[in-house]
Formats: sequence, C-alpha cells, structure tokens
Amino acid sequence: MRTYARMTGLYAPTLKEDPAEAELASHRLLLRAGMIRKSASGLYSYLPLAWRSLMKIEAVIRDEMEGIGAQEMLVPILTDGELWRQSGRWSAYGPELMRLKDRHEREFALGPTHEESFTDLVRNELRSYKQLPVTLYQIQDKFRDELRPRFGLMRGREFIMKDGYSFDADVEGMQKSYNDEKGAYARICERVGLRALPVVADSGQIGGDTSVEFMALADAGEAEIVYCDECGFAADTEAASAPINLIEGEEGDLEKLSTPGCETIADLAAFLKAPEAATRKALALVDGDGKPWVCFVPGDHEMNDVKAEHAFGAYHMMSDEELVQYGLVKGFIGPIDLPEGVGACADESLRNSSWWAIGANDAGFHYVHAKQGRDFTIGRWVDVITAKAGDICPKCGAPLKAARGIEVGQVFQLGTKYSETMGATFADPDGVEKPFQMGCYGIGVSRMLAAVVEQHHDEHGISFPVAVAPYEVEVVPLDVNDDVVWPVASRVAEELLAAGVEVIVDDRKERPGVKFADADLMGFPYQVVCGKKAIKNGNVELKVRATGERTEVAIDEVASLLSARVVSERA
RNA sequence: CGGGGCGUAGCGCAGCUUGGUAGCGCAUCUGCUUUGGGAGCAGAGGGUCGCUGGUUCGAAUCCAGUCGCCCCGACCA
Repeated sequence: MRTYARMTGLYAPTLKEDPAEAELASHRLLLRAGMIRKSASGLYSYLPLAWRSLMKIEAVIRDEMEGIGAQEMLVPILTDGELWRQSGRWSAYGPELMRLKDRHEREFALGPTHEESFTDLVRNELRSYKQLPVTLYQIQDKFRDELRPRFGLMRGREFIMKDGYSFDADVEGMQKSYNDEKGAYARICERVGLRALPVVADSGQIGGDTSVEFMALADAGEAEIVYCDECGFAADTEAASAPINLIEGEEGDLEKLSTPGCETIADLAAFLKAPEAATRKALALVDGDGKPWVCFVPGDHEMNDVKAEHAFGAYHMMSDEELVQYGLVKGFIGPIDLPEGVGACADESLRNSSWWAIGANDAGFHYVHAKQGRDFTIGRWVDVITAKAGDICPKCGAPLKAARGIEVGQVFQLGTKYSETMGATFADPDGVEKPFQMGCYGIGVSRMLAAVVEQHHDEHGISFPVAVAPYEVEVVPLDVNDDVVWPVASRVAEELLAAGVEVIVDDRKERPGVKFADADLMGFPYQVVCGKKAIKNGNVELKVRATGERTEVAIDEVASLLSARVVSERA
C-alpha cells in the first residue's frame, strides 16, 4: 500500500552553514536545502527535492502548451554541425557553442537552442499551407559553454529549457502563434508564483523582428528594466526608447565661461548650480567604419552599449590618445568649433532642445546659452541613451520606474530568418514555394526554479508557493518515540495522503529545533506540528511558512482543512 | 580575455609572514543525559594540505609551473 514520504528516506543533505561559493539567495538556499549540488563550474545535479519542483514547473508548462495547441516532442541534444553551417551559426554562435567530433571526425554541437534542428525536421515533412500552422516544443537539457557561469542555476552551462518553434504560412499567422505563446508564458509565470513582466527586448543572437522577454522581478537579476505602473509598459533598458524629462539650459547670448577643472558633468552642474539634466554630455567615439564622432546626450543619461552598436556599428570609445589625435579636449568637448573631420551627432532626446550648457572645445571653458540652430547644428540624430527611472512612459506618459529582472523566458518572431537560409519552404495556395514564417519561444526551466526561490525566501530559507513546492505539507512529529505523538502524526499524514495532498513526515529522531530549521529551509508551504501540548487538547499546530502564522487546529479537521487550502493554491 | 581572491577532513575555516611532520567549529560514529527553534558531557573515526617539479637534513609553509574554483568586467537565447 502506498504510504507517505519520510524524511529518513529522503536524499536531501542540508547544510547548516552557507557554502562559500554561493552569493545569491537562490544559489545559497538551493545548496543548503540539499536540492542541488555542483558537479563542475556551471554544472549542477538536481537532487530529489529540486527535481520534484522542476517537474511541477514542467507540468505547468505542458498544461499551458497543450492549451494553445503546441505539441511536445524531443530532438537529440547532439546536433549535426552541418545544420549549423547551413544557418550560418556554426561561425556566428561563437565559443558558446560546445562543439565535438565523433569517431568518424564528423562535427557535432551540443544543442544550445534548436532552431536548426526543428527547421530541418519540418522542411521535409511540411509541404503544404494546408498543414500549417504547427507549433512544436520540447523540454530538454541545453548546453552553452558560458564565458562565466555564475549564480548557481541562474546561469549554468547545462540547464533545462523548454524551447518551442512555430511554423506559419504568413506573417499574420506567425503573429497569432506568437501572441498565443506570449499569453501562455504570462500564465505560466503567474501559475508558478512568479511576479514577472513581459518586457520589450533586444532580439540578440537569434535575430528577427519582435521579441519580448519575461522578467521575474528580483534584485539579483542580471537585466535592468524600466516599467510603468500605470499602463504596464515595460522594456529592457537596452531596448527602451522613452522620452525623457528634458531640462533646458538658460536662455541668453552665447557666453564662454571659464570652468577650470570641470571635466565631468557633476563638476559642471555644481559649477553652474544647475541640475545635471540641464547640461549636455559629449561622448567621443570611433564608429565601425573608422569615422570619428562626438555624440551628445543629456547630462543625466548614459549611453547604452547595445543601442550605440545599432547606431555606430562596431564602435569604440576614444582613448585619451585618440582624443588628442582628433584634436578633442577631454572634458570640454562641444558642438561649437569642433575639429575638422569629427562628426557631430546627438541623441534624439535633444532634437528639440534649444539651449545647451556644453564644452567649448577649449581646455577649461564651457559655453552656456548655446542655442541649437543659432550657434551650432547637429548633423545626425541617433537613439543611444539608456532609459532610467523618471523617464516618461512612451505609452501613457507616466513616470517610469526601474527594476532588475531575471529573464525566465523569451518569445521571438523570427520571420523567415531560418526558413530562408535553410531552404524550409511550403507550397502556398497558388503552388508557389514560400519560406515558413517562424516564431521561437524559450523558458529556462531550471532558471525559473532559481527565480522562484529569489522571490520566495526569507532569512530562514525558502518559502515555496504550493504550485512548485517539492511537498505541499510537512508533518512534524516533535517526538517520534512518543506513543501519543507519533500515532497522531502518522494518522494526519495518512489522511492528507488519502486526500491527495503531497505530504512528507519528518520521522527523524532529531530535536524539534533541527526539524523546524530544516522545514523552514526546505520551504514546505505548510507544516503540521504534532506536539504533546496541543494533542492533549485534541489539536495539532498548523504553521504557514510564508507568513509564519501558527494556529491550533483539531486533529480531526486538519487534513480536510489543509487539503482544501492546498488544492485551491495549486497551479 | 583583463582585474581581484581562494584551493588544508563531508561543510565552514585557522596554520603559511619567520620551514620542524596538521588544528578549530559544524557534521559523522558510540555511550549516557536531554527533547517546542540547529542540545550537553565523555569518547572515536576521518586529511595524498589541488597537482607537478625545485630549494632544503626537513615543505601545508619558500620558489617555479600547472589545474580547478569564486567575485568584478567584457560577453550572453
């Protein structure tokens, strides 16, 4: 007969002390709770508790995928090098693609993502528009030879990913598939207990037109985002184009001021007794074609590397030597009297800004009341600044807020990027061969577990939402040898089990303190503490992990009460 | 790849400067006591001091090389 799980039979070696290698809460706690163990840099074993949580996350994903008609399947982890050459990514992907050869010297790569594999699969089988659309997905280990694996499950080299690919006949179809997937992703995040935002993203390596990242909000996140409380707009700071609160410089006749030592915006703003936003910052760079530029941005904003690359190609900031070479004076660069050959451009946010406080291209001098159109002109407008808190929501005009996020999922409209290069076509109603309109969709399953822990923990340990908890309830008999306590604990556990609740009993011959500490560390959402005192009154104690709230509940009622509660909180 | 740090018992660390044959806490095992928030006492087991070479009568310690790990940066679906 089926019986409840017991701690004595559980492989979950907990650690009393923090492992030296772990900084992040999720990394530290997953190690301490006996859920993961490192095997090598960026490579982790998932122990039984972690695996149960991962299976629950996967179950939610599968349910949502089924809901939008996506079909689960599996392709090999080992991928044919030839396919990567066809798509051009054998060289484009870089050293992150883990390559190897078989005994016949044939080249393979461990799959980091599977656009090629799926495109290859369907190009031979999907021949007609009548067979479309099709969305396929898999949940599988992925391998990326990361430059610097870190933060435990957050950025591993081998990790579990759900990756899906949609094939449509036209753009409208692709957009529908994409939107279905996007909706499913939002629901998945919600169901596993993640506060996440769909964020407009740079489309990065995979390419294509439109992309949204699902960012789980957490200070530990590697990504920086801005978002709007009013309308829900959110964007990666690397992709956001938001209007800013522009502050104009003072009006007046052009005036050259002696500003000795004012080499930074902070110096200048202090000297002028003006906000940094009222000054203009000059950045000197050399673009991908080797042409020198000075790019002006609002004094209180930074240039963003990713956006700058879109504007200038493979640019670099000028070194001190290059500044001298092009006749520029570090700290005092401005648009008036720019040296010959150096182009002047500015961020879009300055297009309508008339009055500038800016360097004079003369060591120790700045101009104030410099008027665009009167005293200087800008030849080129670019979008290069990093959005930040306080900028204006492009959708509704409310002030944006800044946050950090963990990217747990991303959806892309790929268009024909892969279908074209790989010759994946179908016949349209007129008999014309056309490339598939594709979308691709990824969720970092193991990263999602880490993100859940980041959002649900306290100083005692993990506090799992029911939806992803390894067990929903832990029964804690304070003394397993006591002939009153143990039978009660055992009975409660049996009843919970019978009610379909995932229950584990801490049947170890440990002191109460040890059991409480481990229970809190492992993060089971509910603890049923069975001790003599309460039992004397016919009760057991119910503790809610997330709130710390404890109440006494009648022994006879605890199972039905808990099962109702747990069922309502399941994903 | 640049910068910083670390490899000594299962985990966390000391010892290294100034060489003399390895120690502390936790964990583990045994016994007794204890039993509502990581127990106490007594005892026990466990270490090629990352690896290789060198210096030396003698190396965890000094020197050279090498491997691995962590943090910051660059990079990144």
